[in-house]
Amino acid sequence: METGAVQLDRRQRRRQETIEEVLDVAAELMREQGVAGLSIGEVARRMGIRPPSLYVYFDSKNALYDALFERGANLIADAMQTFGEQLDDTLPLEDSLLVSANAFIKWAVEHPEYTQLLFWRPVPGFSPSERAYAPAIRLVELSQQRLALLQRRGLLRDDIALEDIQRDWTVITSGIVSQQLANEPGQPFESGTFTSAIPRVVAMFARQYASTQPTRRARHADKR
Amino acid sequence: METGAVQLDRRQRRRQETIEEVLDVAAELMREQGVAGLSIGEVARRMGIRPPSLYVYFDSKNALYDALFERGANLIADAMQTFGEQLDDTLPLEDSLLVSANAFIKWAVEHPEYTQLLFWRPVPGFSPSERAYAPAIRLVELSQQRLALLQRRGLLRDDIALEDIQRDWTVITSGIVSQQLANEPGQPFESGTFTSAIPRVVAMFARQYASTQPTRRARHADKR
DNA sequence: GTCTATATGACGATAGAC
DNA sequence: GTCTATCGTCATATAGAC
Repeated sequence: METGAVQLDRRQRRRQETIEEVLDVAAELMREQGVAGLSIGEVARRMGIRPPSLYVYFDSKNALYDALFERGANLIADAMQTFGEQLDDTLPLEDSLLVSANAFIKWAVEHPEYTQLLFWRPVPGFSPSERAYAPAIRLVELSQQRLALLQRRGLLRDDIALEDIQRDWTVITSGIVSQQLANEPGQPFESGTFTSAIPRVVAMFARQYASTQPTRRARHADKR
Repeated sequence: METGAVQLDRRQRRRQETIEEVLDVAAELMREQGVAGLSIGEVARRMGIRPPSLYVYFDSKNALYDALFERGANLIADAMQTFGEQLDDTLPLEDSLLVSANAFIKWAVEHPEYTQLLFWRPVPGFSPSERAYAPAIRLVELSQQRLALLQRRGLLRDDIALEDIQRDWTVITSGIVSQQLANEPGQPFESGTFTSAIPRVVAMFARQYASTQPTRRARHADKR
């Protein structure tokens, strides 16, 4: 019994390691060839095995895309969560928005293989499963919570629905990402034409949605 | 001689008609299956011919993508040029920007097959040729000319480089398009979650880049 | 349980007959 | 200009060795 359980653990661990290696190689391939350029045969070739062996770990190519989608969503959600926890909660509005935008866009531009899979629709016939989509929802909620906090601190206007503010924030950040990746692929975050526009665009957003109310210290919420 | 020339004309016209039919069917396929779902075999099947016959008109699948890129860029550039010529040149800044944004985004959302090919990078290994790219440059210049006109009319700030203003304008419009197409594909322009944000986002842009100088002649609005 | 060997059918592409 | 025949590669499926 004991031995059986240990062997099962070992086997499962070994299996999980192989799965991670497949995902590593697949992500590398998507980075080199573009998301739609992923090929089961090439993954197997680089791993030194035969293509059919991959079907032990993934039922289909779309199942592999699904696992990559889930992994990418978890990676960026984790990155943004860690970033949020380290964030100085006393920063003024524009500074706070600027560091958030920089963190998200930098990750997105430096991981184009996941960004394209997560935020564009490059693979015909592939839709993420509910399971794979869950961490993507977590990412949206994280962004919402950060904006809600700014609203509670009295820095963001509260006469406009948080939902609308978040939508505009998403439009701006994803607009920079998509322009940068489509027009200057491979260009580093620090020197991109569109990533360089982040401060200007964030200033525009901050100016529009900054609270016009004088900020009282430790303000909770009071409508005019 | 005369007969030869006439026959050549007729042959060339016939050839051009076939090419247009191939492009029509290919665009239809990209709309149904996604840009990367285009298949030479399926195009031939729908045209009632054999796949190798298509190679008379296009050297490769990427040559077909190239012709589709050129066609799409010409379609949207023509649409925006016609729109610009009909535009009322006395409109105030925000109105002028709003109708421009609506025209561009409406076209983009209603032609996702061309938009994806033109503004994303969904096809591994495909880059548009110089010839195919030329009308895309014309589109950028059109947008630049419209913003320059607004600047000359004294409506847009002239203390910021036109280039930077245009970059931010591109980020905003393409951000709406990419979010709308990626998150709600198939949703009509009129009822999209992100297309509905156009007035708010354009207002944000107009507020940031409106000239602070009082306009001398035929002034429409005055600040605070 | 995990792999190899092998097969199927679709794809893009080419050569050559008519 | 269109066809048939054919090639190599792809995703995918199954049979069976260890």
